Amino acid sequence: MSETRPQLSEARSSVGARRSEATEAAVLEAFAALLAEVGYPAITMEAVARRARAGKATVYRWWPTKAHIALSLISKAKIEIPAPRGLSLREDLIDYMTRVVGLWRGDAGLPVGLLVRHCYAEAWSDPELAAALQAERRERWTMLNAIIEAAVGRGELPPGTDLARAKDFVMSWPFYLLMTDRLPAPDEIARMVDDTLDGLRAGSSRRPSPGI
Amino acid sequence: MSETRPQLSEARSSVGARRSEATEAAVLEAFAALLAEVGYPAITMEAVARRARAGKATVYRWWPTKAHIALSLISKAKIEIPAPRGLSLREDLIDYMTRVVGLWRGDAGLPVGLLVRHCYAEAWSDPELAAALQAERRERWTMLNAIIEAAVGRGELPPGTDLARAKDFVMSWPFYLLMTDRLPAPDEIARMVDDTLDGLRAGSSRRPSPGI
Amino acid sequence: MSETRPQLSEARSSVGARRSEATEAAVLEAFAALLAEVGYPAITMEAVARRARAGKATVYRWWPTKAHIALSLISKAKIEIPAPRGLSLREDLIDYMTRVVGLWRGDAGLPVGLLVRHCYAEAWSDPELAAALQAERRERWTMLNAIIEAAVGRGELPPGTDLARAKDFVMSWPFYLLMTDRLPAPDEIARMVDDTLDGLRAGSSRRPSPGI
Amino acid sequence: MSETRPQLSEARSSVGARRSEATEAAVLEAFAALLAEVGYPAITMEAVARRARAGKATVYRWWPTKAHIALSLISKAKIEIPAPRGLSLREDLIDYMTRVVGLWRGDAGLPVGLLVRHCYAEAWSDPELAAALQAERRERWTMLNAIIEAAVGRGELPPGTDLARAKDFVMSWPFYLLMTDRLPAPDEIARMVDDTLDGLRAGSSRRPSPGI
DNA sequence: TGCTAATCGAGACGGTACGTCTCGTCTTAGG
DNA sequence: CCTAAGACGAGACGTACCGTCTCGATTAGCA
Repeated sequence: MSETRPQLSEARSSVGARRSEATEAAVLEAFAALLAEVGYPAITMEAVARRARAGKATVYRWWPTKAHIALSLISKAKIEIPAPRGLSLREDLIDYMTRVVGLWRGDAGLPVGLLVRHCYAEAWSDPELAAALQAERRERWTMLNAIIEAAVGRGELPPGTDLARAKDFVMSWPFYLLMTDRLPAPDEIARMVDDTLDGLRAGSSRRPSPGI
Repeated sequence: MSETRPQLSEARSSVGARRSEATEAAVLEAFAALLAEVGYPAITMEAVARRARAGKATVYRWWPTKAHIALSLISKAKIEIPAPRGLSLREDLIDYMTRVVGLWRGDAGLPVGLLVRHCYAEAWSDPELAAALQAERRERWTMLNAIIEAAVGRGELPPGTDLARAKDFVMSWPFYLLMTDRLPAPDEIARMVDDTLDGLRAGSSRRPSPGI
Repeated sequence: MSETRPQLSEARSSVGARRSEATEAAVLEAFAALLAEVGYPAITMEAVARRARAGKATVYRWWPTKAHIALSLISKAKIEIPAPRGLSLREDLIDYMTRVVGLWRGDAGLPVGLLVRHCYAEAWSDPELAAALQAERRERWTMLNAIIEAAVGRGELPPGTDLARAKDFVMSWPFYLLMTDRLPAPDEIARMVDDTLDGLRAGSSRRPSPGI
Repeated sequence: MSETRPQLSEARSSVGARRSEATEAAVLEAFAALLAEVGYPAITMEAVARRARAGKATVYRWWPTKAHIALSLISKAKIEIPAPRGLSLREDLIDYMTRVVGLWRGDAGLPVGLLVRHCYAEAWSDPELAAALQAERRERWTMLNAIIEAAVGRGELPPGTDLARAKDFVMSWPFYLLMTDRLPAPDEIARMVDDTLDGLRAGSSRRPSPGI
């Protein structure tokens, strides 16, 4: 993960050449391009290095695994999700989900959902990757936290609301839809949020789900 | 001269040897053994064939991909889940979830959840595999259908309950927990079901979730 | 070799179906066709059986090796070389060499020289094949024997001429040209024979050769 | 972003690792060992790589075919044949043939004749290999050239002797004996040369041969 | 006419080599 | 010291062929 790699602009005591930022960018770019062209499973470190005109040893030095390159891309993509506007719970959630689902679908030019799906699979047997994903989730939930706490503050949710449960509840459905390849289109986001809110507030079985 | 040989283009009647069931069993066994020993990503078709004492061509003849072998194992494991006992919705769901989660955890000797997780990841780029997984889900939901319809019949759920939404709702949380590596222990199943039921019936935010 | 295979018209004590001559012909035909299409090294027993619409077991039953099929073809081709006309030594040899070189070049529809070359190579490590080739040489030399003995009878060669050496001498050059891919065209045969005759007459009655 | 990185299409100056001479030697050694143990046809690229503890890709990088490895061995063996001593034609030829036949028989530790036989067979369908063999012949004939020209200079052969024909003539017999598995023993070399000389002297200055 | 072998086609099987590819490491030379 | 290039040992990939083995269907002499 990028957290464990030396800071790019950090003061260094050792002599010698510095890490090439141009190379790092070229590698990420090459990975994204290959992702679009051949799909995640067909991406190889070899091809990434070739495409980026980088030496294989250079790639391996900074990213031990292709999942780590994927995580670098996910991290880079994440920071482009702006904070919620603080409106009603429903509107904040629609805003938030629209952005998250859009990010997953690839609206930012990168199908982040695809990367997430593969990273979750590989994380099963790679504890370091699993920890990175948990951190990623925690970060995402920080923003959800703000949304839900604001809703509690506005009285839209009862004061004793369990934040952890609420966040799980809100995310479990989109995540399930992501994994089963049924991510909602932009005009279906509101319905997905409403379904979620039903359950979150005092849920019922009133409206139909997207179905399988 | 071959023109003088009889019936060259006639419909053939001879058939050749049949598929060996012993070999099929050996391959599935070998896959399960390797899964336990080296983990899913490290399994290779080569090693499966070697371990099963089967020819590589034989393995490829019947399973084009290691994910397909995993699916064969999942299917074989599925049929060991018995039908619900038809008690209350809560108890039926606890029964059902206990078995599903147990199956996923590997109580049947095979960590089916692990296989499911990897199959979902690979299905992203393999439509045939995706279809097989959808069929698998549909089959699992058949049993959920019975449970929910029985609950509607008993008046535990309103008559107009949308079955598809209810099933999605019930499965999304366990699935999410599976993917995020937080499958509940046997004594936590009841709580997970209660959380689900809250949302399913007219849910509120009464009880805390397992948390991250 | 065909000599080791059961005689087709031999008296049989057991009952049952007989060897299919149509199949034998189809196999030889398929081999010849593949020889022309893909070249000797690329011929496989599998392809021969497929092409002949014969079962692999049937092919293996009668020809243990593809070199044995080649030998069957060589033997079939050989019998079409007629006996010499008994003219002068020079003319008999030109006649004979024209036919042999023509046979090798493929004038009979089958590039026998190509088969011979490969059989000689494989015979290095297959004693049975080597014996068959020696028999094939001996048969060819029987005809040469007649030519040379007639020449001795007509006084064209001295009475004490060593037949074995003479035959070796006559065949070594065309064979060398075959192996080095320089088989003479029809109008160059006479010159080749003349070159041979110079040496044959000069050294003919001197010393016995190593023999066959 | 890669556009901003310097000198992408410029002529490269860095070079990468060089070919490993140790590996080349190990491969040739492994091939020779396998030749002695299992025979030429049973040698596989796989086994050569395994035996040489080399990667298969490394072997294929430098030798596209096992015949090419054989040629490397032949070439390495060739350079150990010393120049003729310039005595009489007969003695020079006996010297030369003794060495050539000895080389073929394997006196240098490697049965070169066996390799030659198989290379000639495979060269039928591999033009590149055929060219390499022709080059090998031409090199061998350079030495024969010297022997024959010296004989012409000493008056042992007529001044107009056709060198190409003479060389063909001298080599055709030993070659034939090699191919028919009757390579002469050391004490039979003189007789073989004498037989050859009979023809060589009689027909020497008559007509040009087909040439190499 | 029915029985009994032998032979046939087809093709699945356990093996194994093919030639290619990627892995992750190491070497080389330039900056 | 970092970099691009690329050779290296290792070994999996998916295909093809090896030679053996069932499978039924077919064929022909013997009962």
